[in-house]
Order: sequence, then C-alpha cells, then structure tokens
Amino acid sequence: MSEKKRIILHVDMDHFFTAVEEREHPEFKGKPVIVGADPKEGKGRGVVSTCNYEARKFGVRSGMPISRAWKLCPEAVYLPVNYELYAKASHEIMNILRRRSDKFEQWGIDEAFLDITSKVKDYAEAEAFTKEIKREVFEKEKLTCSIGIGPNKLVAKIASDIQKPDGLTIVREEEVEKFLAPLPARKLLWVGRKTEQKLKAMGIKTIGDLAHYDPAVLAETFGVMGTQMYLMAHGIDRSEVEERGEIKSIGRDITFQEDMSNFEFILNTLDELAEEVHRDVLRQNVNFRTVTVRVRYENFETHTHSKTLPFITNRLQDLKKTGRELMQAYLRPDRKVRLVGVRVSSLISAEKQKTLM
DNA sequence: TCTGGGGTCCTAGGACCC
DNA sequence: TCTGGGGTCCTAGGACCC
Repeated sequence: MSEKKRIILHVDMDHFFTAVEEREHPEFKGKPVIVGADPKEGKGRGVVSTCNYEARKFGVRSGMPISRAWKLCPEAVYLPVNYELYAKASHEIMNILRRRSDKFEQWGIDEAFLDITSKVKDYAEAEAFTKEIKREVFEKEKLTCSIGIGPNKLVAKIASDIQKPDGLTIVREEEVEKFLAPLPARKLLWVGRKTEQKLKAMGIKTIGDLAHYDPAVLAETFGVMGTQMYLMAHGIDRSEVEERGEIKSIGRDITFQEDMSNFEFILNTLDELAEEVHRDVLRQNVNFRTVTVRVRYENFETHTHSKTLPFITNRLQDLKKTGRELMQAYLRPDRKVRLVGVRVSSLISAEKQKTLM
C-alpha cells in the first residue's frame, strides 16, 4: 500500500521583531531598524536579534555583536527586545495557521510547519492555498511571510528561505535533488558552523557533495547525525509535522554589563534569576527535580554544574538553596564572571504527579 | 567580529543494581 | 579476588535551533 504523498508548508515571518515594531511605529518605516542589545554608542554588549532590510543594506545581520552593528550603521533606530509584544503577534498568527492545517508545528516564535495533504490535491492547489494564507496573515496582522512548499519539512524549510521577503517557493518531489544539490551543506537543518567546518575539511561544500559521499564514512565520523545528513542530502525526511510535547526545562541567564568579581552581587543576581524561573514553574504548573547553574568567565569559558534532588519540588527555597550551593565552586577570587544562569529540569507536571500519588 | 537568551538533543563516562 | 554484561540514572559539555 502506498501512502499519499505529503504536501508540507514552512511559514517564516519576514524579519519578525522589526516588522512588528514597524507596524506599531509607522514612523520607523523606511529607516534601518535594529532590535537587540543596547548599543551604548558602540560600547554595548550583546547581539542583534533582528534587523530590517534597510539595516541589512549596511551589512547588519542578526547574531552580530551590537557594537559592530553600531559601527556599520550608527544612524539606525535601535530598540530593545519587546518579547511580550512579539509573543502576542506570534500567538495570533499561529492561530491562523493552525486553523488551516491538518497537522501543525510551531518552530520558534515566528516559524511553523503545516501539513496540508488532505486540503489540496496537487501542488497547483497548494500554491493557491498558500497565497490565501499569506493574504489572511497580511490582512489580519499587517505582516508578511515567506513560505516554502515541498514533500517534507526539510525541503519546505529550505525552500522558504529562497525567496524573501514575501516569497513563495515550490519544490515538487521530482525536483528535490536538483534543487538541493548546488546549495551549501550549511543550509541543512542541524548543520551549523562546527559541522560545516568539519565537512569542508573532508572536501564537502554543497549538499550535492554530501549526497555523493560514502554514507559509511559519514556515519563513522558524525554518528547518527552522519546518517541523517546523508538522507537529508537526498531530500529524504520522514519526520511528521506535530505539535511540541511538554516543556523539558525552564531557565534564565544573564550577561553582566561588566565582568564581575563581587561574589555577593553574583549570588544575589542568581537569586533574582531563581525567582523568575520559579514564577515560570508556577505558571506552567510543573514540579522539578534537577537544578543546573551555569557560569561563564571573562574568557568565555563556560561551565555547568547540576544536582538532582532526592525529592520532587516546586519550592523557591529549594531552588535558591541548591543554586547557591552549586555556584560556590565557581566563585574564585582570580576569575571574573561574565554570565550566570540557573535552570530546572526533570520536570513533572503537577497534574501527572497527582495521578501518581 | 568579541561573542544574548530562550530552549532541545546527543554523547560519554561513572555509579549503581541485578 | 583480580573481575561479565545489561540497564538505568546522573552529570558535564557541546552543537544546534530561533
């Protein structure tokens, strides 16, 4: 029995954070806009979260140090990350998309996969269907998105990136290998900077190179990931579109304005982060068992230290006490601290725990 | 270039149990 | 007494995503 060929969409909002800011502040339209850390006249710490297309003309990119963005484009409108505002817009958009799909999967704050197999009979219908989605999102939210259509999530995701902003790219099953072959291997999901470097050292630059490489060597070098990469290079991805399950961990961390050697200050900051984590723990109605603290020294060396408690809890005092204990080993007079953080995991929903008792 | 903050998943070694 | 093997849990680190 052959199952019906799937038709999958990947929806990617265009420069989401700055697009929402422009919608709220029409006076920003036409100007370069950068959302991220405070640039502090070029002395700021942190990175660019999102920038609009006007800012990109100056060479600004997301993930870039904010100090560098300042050098490239000091005249831009710089804005802090207003997460609540974007989350609200995201929620509205995701509801529109969810309603129009058989299966739906949100991916980060501004992307989603839709399985529309039962909604359309072929790619021509899928194209019309997709234009309808873009129209509705724009009409209701005044925001544009770029959409990729393909036979699986991998292809749809790569396709959505081809034409931006406000793009629509279709890759039919029979076109997949040809479409992928010339693209850099880095475009594949889970191939980041490190893996890209390793691949380059092996003489693999494009997805086509990867498709022709010996899968046994890939498996030997990269483990499970190697096999996965080989399949992806041939456009094969059987993963389902499905909503994310329960949350696995909740954490907060913060980079200090200046590297810090005041232990009292560091521990008080850790307490404040613990309080924020605890608020989320209550809001999500979960209990936890494992506490992890994180420290980054001024040379960017980063360590984590964790402890699994012999009991299940949701109490702030357990979190604070364990966090402080774990932190002690990292507070050394000769080392300045750049970042601290705390996270809880081994989460058990309060509901589920009730049924166990 | 001087590197955020929210997460997930994988690997590898050691402890521990049967 | 000179040492097995499987399974599970815990911890630390790292790659990756947006």
